[in-house]
Amino acid sequence: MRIYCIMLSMEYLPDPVLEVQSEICKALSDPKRLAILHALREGELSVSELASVLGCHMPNVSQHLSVLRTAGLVSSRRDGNIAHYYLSEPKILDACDIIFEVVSSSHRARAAVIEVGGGGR
Amino acid sequence: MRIYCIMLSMEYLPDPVLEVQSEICKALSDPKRLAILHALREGELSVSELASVLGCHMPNVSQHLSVLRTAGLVSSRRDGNIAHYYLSEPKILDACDIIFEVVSSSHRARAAVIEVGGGGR
DNA sequence: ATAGTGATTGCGCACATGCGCATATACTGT
DNA sequence: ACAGTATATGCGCATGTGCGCAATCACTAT
Repeated sequence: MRIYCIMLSMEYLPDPVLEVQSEICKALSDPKRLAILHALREGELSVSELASVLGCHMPNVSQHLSVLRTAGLVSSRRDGNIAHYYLSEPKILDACDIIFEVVSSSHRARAAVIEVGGGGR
Repeated sequence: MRIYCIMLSMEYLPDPVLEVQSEICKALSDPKRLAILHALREGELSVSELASVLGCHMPNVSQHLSVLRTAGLVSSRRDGNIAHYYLSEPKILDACDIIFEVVSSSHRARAAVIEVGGGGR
């Protein structure tokens, strides 16, 4: 005889899933990492290209890429001594877009979208 | 004469938006907070109800709710000395659903969904 | 081989985060 | 007023995170 356990409590989603889900959100919870994902939306980029886009040092970018790779959001393809990174889960950007909508629709927008000067880097 | 600055770099999204966006993701980057949001999906709940759902102490829940409230994801309505919390941005759960899809569609699922025994609390 | 470039890794520091615990606040009922 | 319940807040500790810096690895080209 086999017992199948059906979740009847309000915590119907088991913890391990939320655990993994929170890992992904943790990977998304940094402005630079979000910028990396948005930059990769257009296509693959090398680490140094990403570094110049983000305006920070390469080791720093590499660490952020490592976080994203561990979360399974990006992958890399080596061509010579250049590592080309690309989105392994493009769908995740849909989630980012929704969050962006929430940000811009709520009062939190704070005229952040329209910034003349000082915004580019 | 007025100068309108159009972002031509690949970092077309200015930093402040990514900053706010990352704050929201940071609020989502904890299993308990995700569980709170999922529990509130059905309707509003008090802090003690959430505490029993999550199986942790009330001050802990209160702190997590404070994080979610600061991120603008939940709001509270006081009725007597009971605080009823509810989702102030239900749309954010759509983002969570997408992340859930990414989790379950990828190899990371790890049979986490089907867990007989030991999953309930 | 040797120098040079792209990328990764390890280290240390400042800072943030989650938690348990104790305490404080707010409201209810006797 | 006073005990009791429901939340919130402050404190301290263990742990995690982002960053700069230096060193290392991987590959290329002279």
